[in-house]
Amino acid sequence: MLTDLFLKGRLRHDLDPQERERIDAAVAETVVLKPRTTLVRSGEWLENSYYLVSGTMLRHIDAARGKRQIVGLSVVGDFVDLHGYAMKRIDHGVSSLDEVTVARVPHKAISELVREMPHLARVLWFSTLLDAAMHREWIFRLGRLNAEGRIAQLISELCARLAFVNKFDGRRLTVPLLQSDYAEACGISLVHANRSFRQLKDRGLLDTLGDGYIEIRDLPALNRLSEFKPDYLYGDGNLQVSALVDG
Amino acid sequence: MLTDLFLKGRLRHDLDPQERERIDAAVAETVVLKPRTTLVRSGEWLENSYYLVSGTMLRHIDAARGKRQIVGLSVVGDFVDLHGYAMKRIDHGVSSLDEVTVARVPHKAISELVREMPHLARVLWFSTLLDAAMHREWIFRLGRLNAEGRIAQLISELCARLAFVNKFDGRRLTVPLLQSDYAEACGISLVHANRSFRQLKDRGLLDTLGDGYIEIRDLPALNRLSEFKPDYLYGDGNLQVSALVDG
DNA sequence: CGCTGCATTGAAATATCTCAATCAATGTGG
DNA sequence: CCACATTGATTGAGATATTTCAATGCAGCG
Repeated sequence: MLTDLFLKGRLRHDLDPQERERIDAAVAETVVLKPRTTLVRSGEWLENSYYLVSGTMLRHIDAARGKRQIVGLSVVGDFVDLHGYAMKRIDHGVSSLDEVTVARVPHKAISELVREMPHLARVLWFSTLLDAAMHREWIFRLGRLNAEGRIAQLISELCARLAFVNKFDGRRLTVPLLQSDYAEACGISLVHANRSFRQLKDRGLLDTLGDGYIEIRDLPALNRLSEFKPDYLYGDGNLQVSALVDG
Repeated sequence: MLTDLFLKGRLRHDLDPQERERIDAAVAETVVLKPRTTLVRSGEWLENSYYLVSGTMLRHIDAARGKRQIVGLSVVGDFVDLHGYAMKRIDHGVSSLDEVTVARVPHKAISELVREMPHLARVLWFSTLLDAAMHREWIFRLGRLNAEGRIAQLISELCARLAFVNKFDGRRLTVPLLQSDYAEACGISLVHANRSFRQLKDRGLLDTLGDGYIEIRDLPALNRLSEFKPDYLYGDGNLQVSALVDG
């Protein structure tokens, strides 16, 4: 089913079968994007939102003089631009990292879903709140950690999120983020990112395998170094959407 | 009316009179907090959310060794911890900056509101999406601007948001953010914040008046320096909640 | 007067950036 | 198979930005 992983990284329990069917039915088509392809451009008026069926996407703010800041990652199961449904315009671009498959869901269809299924409406709201919480982690990372810690935290977050959708085996990070991507996500230069990776390697926390792949050698140490708490945001079960249902 | 400015900085049109009445009725009590007082602590289980009737509040992540990162500001009219309604726990603390008045709204009451008034539910969702968009601006600021630019952008954002709730006269910023607050929000040291303020003064962009008050001398230049676009996020009218209603 | 909180300054230590190369792996055309 | 271009990773060295530590200034206030 297309929606097997729908919001899986964001809910702490499964959706109702009827809800899943409705969501599946709301998909107008699926689209395959080549790596490094832009799906949504900043400022565009939107009539669809896209659900990520496979692959990884980057969300980024582009600025003057080629400067680019990555503001978030989307993994399998995420609705990559759901906020575009409510905002109609989006303040940043969304691009594929590797080859991705996305499911197009027209806003009209979402409107029907949320009108007819209040519980699902809340689930969708909830999933956008998780984005905001992750953004706050990023703000913390950029404001308070040095280059090494920032990279460590990004890796920690990725491991936690991928583990949640069963895409992490505990060793190899299957997300081909290049060092230049880490640099753009962590607010540091490419050269400095490279040197920070060297430090992390020298400490025995990870190995780089080339082409953006990484082997994790000591995840707890990475979490510690980056003050990352894989706690209630990234799924130890405390955070239940059900809380929201009876709230 | 307590809700005169309810979400005013976040909506681009007024609420329906009936909606306002319901919101007003949902307020259990109002509470006055002294400056620098914590309203909500990170990790607490919540049964209420608070609407900010007057004053300014800080949202912050506290970390090891006294490190603190301010992750957002709340101004009059904002629902400071609405996401706590859906998440039940909050990933950061919320504290008053100056003396503030907040209106306590029990989550039970919010549940009724959103059940009975779907339009209002969407408005509330929308307002949390604006938080996320502002967070992304902060990520950009911390990742891509130097100390001077970061301070300039924070000031630019404040001016735009305060102007939107008619709390900015174009000259004096009435928010008593200390230089140490700017430092904690911009991810720089206090000393460096001070030096950056000196540069901004020397360029003729602003004056400091002591105790956290600032006189704006050249807002367009501040916007330019910080690549701040007071565009659709901060209220040029393009961003309509109405888009969300008929969507 | 002597606090206390905030702003300011100097000087040395670090972190990070920029520029400019080099290297290794891979793919492509002849 | 070789020559060459391309992409991503790596390194060195000097320039800049930022932090840290330690003082000082300055105002309000009991």
